Amino acid sequence: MNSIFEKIRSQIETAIKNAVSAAVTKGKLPDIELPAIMIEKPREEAHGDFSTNIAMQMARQARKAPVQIAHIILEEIDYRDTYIVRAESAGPGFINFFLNNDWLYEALILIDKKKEQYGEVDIGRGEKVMVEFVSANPTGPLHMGNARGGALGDCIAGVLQKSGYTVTREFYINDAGNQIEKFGISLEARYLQQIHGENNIPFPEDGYHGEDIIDHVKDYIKQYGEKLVSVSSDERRKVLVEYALPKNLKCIKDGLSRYGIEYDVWFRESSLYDGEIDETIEILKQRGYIIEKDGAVWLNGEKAGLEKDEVLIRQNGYPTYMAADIAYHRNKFLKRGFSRVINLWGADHHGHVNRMKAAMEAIGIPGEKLQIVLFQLVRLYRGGEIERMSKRTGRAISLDDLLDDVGVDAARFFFNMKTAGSHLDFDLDLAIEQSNNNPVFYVQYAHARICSILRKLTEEGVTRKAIEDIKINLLTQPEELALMKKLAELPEEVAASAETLEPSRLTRYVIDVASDFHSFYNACRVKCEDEDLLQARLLLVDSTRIVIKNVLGIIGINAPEKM
RNA sequence: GUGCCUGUAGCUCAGCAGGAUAGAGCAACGGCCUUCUAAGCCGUGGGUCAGGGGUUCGAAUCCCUUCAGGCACGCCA
Repeated sequence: MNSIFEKIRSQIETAIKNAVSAAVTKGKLPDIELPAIMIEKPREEAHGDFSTNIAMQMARQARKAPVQIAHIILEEIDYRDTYIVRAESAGPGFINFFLNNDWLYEALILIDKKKEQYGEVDIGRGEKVMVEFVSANPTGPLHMGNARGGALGDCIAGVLQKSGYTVTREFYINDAGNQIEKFGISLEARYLQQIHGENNIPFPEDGYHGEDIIDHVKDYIKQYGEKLVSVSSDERRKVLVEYALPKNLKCIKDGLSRYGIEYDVWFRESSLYDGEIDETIEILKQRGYIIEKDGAVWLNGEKAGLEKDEVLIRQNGYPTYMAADIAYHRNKFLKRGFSRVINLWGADHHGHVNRMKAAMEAIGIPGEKLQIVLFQLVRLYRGGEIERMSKRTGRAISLDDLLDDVGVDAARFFFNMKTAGSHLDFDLDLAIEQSNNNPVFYVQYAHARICSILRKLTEEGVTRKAIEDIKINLLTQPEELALMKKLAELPEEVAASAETLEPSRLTRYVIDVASDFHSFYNACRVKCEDEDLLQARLLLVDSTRIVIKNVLGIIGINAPEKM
């Protein structure tokens, strides 16, 4: 049993089931199939620690008023040997349960026992899951979209790991196909412009206009001179791409590494061109999903359940991005045996979601095994104004610029504060503000404060006793109870984050923990006269420290011991 | 035009396998430091859950519709 909550839920569930069947035996209730018992935490304290709406759910089938059913259940309910001390019906038919504090004390014991493993759950049972994220084109620097996708993807992966999944973090390198072609053309044009003058060489309309392309060719010329003028265009592009691509890739790797992201696999799109794309097309053909028209190879949209047909192999014989992507996902599922694949995409790719799911079905893989987390793009604010360009370089703000400005902790924290689907306004001023306005500092401060208390007590020669010797039940103040209750929630917060693929709820959770701690800190002194109480509070703050540290670890930010 | 996403307090956002009086932070206002870090705490005010229908004992949550904003509809990725 990982979570005290599981234990409580199962106690309540059992009590209700037994009560219902007792009532049925006595003829008080008709023998109907019991709906799934939902147990929730009421918002209002007066409504108990836990409540269930089972009486209301049974009402229709049982042909009795909810309140009446609730009363019948309460007549029969037996909660000896549980945490429950009182149960009562309320409102339209809720049954509210009031617990004694033992479960909170047990939560502290559990935290003390599991330490840095506290919060881990095993809903994944080792299932092999891949999280593919960022996968930025290696044709330029990382931008804000990549920054958000990176923070989200890394945290989703982290949360899944803590939930018992075997997780692989993967970056898909788009080092083939059209965009590399365009990259080459762009580099070539800039190269020739450097040598023959900007006005004498046209720059292609659909090329990459970024300054970084010019930087690359300048660097190249500095190092190798103008010898590419005399070779063929094909050769020129090839050499320039081979020069610039690894540099870009290194930039991406370094940037992400600085951001705290380490991948297990860097997968090259080009590796699919050795046959896997052809194999994939062949399978689609055998399964009857291919049509040929206008000199190209198409995925049959009607058969696949899509609005229109999609080109897979162009007239010129080159596969499209989609063809490569289908082959890539076939590789993930069939060649490497992932049973679930999670991709993080910017919202501008949402049109691709159904296409890919349909394509998976077409090659015989259930579409729901591919999960796409779409995230909305980011707007940066500074001084209340939208910020588009870096003041320093005059270019679009890159991940590196962001990290220079606000640091890794603030960036990762902010990107994980809101759900992926929400538009995100990133306030650059707030992120570097050292005040209670800034939630990153608020949480880190709570951790540092605890460490300071522990440090001070250690200096004064106070050491914590073994857990068995601590009278935890001295913790009875409202602020102590609220804090313990919050700490007890971690395992199920982790599980819920994993199930919904929304790590942002953990970020909000840890803000709550910090808040409950600060309230406790103001209401209760750890260093107090009563030796036993001191020991109990020492355990409580140390447990709080562990919880904050564990969550910050998942989000991937520091838990400073001093501030 | 078609499809997808979003719309909740002044601002930024939670809540949305239907449940009790819709929450938090910030901003505003008023308090709290001779005691473990005031980067903190306590309190007050603030809402037509975009509008309108419908389903239900019960709707911010589900369905329909209108409006507003964003995005996608390429032999781009």
